[in-house]
Amino acid sequence: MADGAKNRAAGSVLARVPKSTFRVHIADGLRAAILNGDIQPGAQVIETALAEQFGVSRGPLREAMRQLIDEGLLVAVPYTGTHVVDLSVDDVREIYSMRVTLEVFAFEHIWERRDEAFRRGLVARHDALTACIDAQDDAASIVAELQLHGFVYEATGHKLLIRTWDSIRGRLQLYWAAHHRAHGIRGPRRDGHDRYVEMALSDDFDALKAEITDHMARGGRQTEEFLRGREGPGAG
Amino acid sequence: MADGAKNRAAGSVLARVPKSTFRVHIADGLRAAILNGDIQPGAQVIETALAEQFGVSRGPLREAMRQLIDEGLLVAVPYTGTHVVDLSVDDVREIYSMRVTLEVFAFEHIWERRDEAFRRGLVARHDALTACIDAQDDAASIVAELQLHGFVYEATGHKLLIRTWDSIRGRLQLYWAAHHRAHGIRGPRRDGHDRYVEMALSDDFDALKAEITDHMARGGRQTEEFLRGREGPGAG
DNA sequence: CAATAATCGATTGTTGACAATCTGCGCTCC
DNA sequence: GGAGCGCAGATTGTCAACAATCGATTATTG
Repeated sequence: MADGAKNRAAGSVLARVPKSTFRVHIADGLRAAILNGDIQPGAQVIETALAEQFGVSRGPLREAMRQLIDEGLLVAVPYTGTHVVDLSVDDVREIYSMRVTLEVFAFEHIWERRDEAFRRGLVARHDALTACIDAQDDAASIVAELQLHGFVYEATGHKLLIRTWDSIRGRLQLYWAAHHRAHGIRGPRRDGHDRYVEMALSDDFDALKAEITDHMARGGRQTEEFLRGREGPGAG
Repeated sequence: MADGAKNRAAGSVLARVPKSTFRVHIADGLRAAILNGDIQPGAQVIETALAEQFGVSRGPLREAMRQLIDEGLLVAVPYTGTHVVDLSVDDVREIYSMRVTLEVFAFEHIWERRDEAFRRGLVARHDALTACIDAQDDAASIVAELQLHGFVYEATGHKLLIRTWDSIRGRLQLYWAAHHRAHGIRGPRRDGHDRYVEMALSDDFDALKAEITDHMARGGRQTEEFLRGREGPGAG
């Protein structure tokens, strides 16, 4: 999306933000509410109720909901209702298998262009994640881990890849948040990312590839253990 | 103009699919108009004009346009206007590079499960494509080629992968259609797909991988030759 | 004549009301 | 007492009017 075309509002952070439209603001708020667990997976989302809560009419709210449907966070049935997606075991397995492919693809793109800025950026985000884990701040660690991986995608400059990652990230975050609420501790273990970053900065691409595959496999195993009990909510 | 909603209640019984809503119908029609070239890349798309043309109000039309924006066919600037995307050289290069990754991933998934139904389906679609090429029906060959590749994605049963392919397919078709209108002959050469299908049914995965990479590289070269002259429309 | 401010047309963003459809519940009828 | 029918409530789909914003054109001023 071309949002940086004209950037003249450099310093004016006044009450009025003319470029902003209700749709994006509401989409952000609703997305946050879902990912935060205020609206739990499977729960129904009613337009009229939300519209009143947000203080807008149904028009912009509908468009925001459409966007979240496209992001895979909501699912709607015409004339009937809209619900927060409840991911099944297969859904999460798909997410993790896709992540292996996308992330290896990302590193293929930047492998020869891993300059000092990239290395520093990656280490900085790894340090931030480690700090969150050590502080046992699960909510923050979710965001930190997404930012670590997101940094890799951004570094490629591959707009289509970044767009694809965006479409997956929401669902991944939805699952992590649910996992966190159910288990208390989520689970990005420190040593796992230590190895990941080490390989990402090494000169052995095959080793990194193996590490990514293993990294996702571990995440996938956690997933299945977690979701087994609830047995096929059948989202999508 | 406003009688669209009232006409549907009359007469015909069986033909009506109750689940259908204006949004999807309009999205289909508008998408077809864009991919068909009735609305050319770079052209502005005005809500009020289209709404009248489709015989609906701006509400459903807006939602259909939002969907096409998400599919990457339109790009909108708040309060200003919406235009058909005009792909740049980099955009198309990204599409082709992404296709290599996704399609290899797809074959990884189905490699051990290529049963007789898959083989027959693939050959059937290849025959259909070949027929279109021999008949020099470029428009049909575009659809046929998309169906050939789409069949592979569908065979995986990987919903997330299929969804990702869907998000790319529209832009790919947009480019192919523009290429076709400009060059007359588009370019899915027969021998290229012969090799592709042969490898897809073989037992040599690495050979298929190489063929896919080469297949896309050829498409990419055509692209650059075609788009070079127009120099950076800078869509996105 | 050049630079800046005011204005106007065009387009999208937003709203509240109305219509169509689905789902669940009670009712009749056998 | 069970099966089918019809009604009512709830929810989404659709519409036409109104408001906000942008881009360009024109008027103004030094």
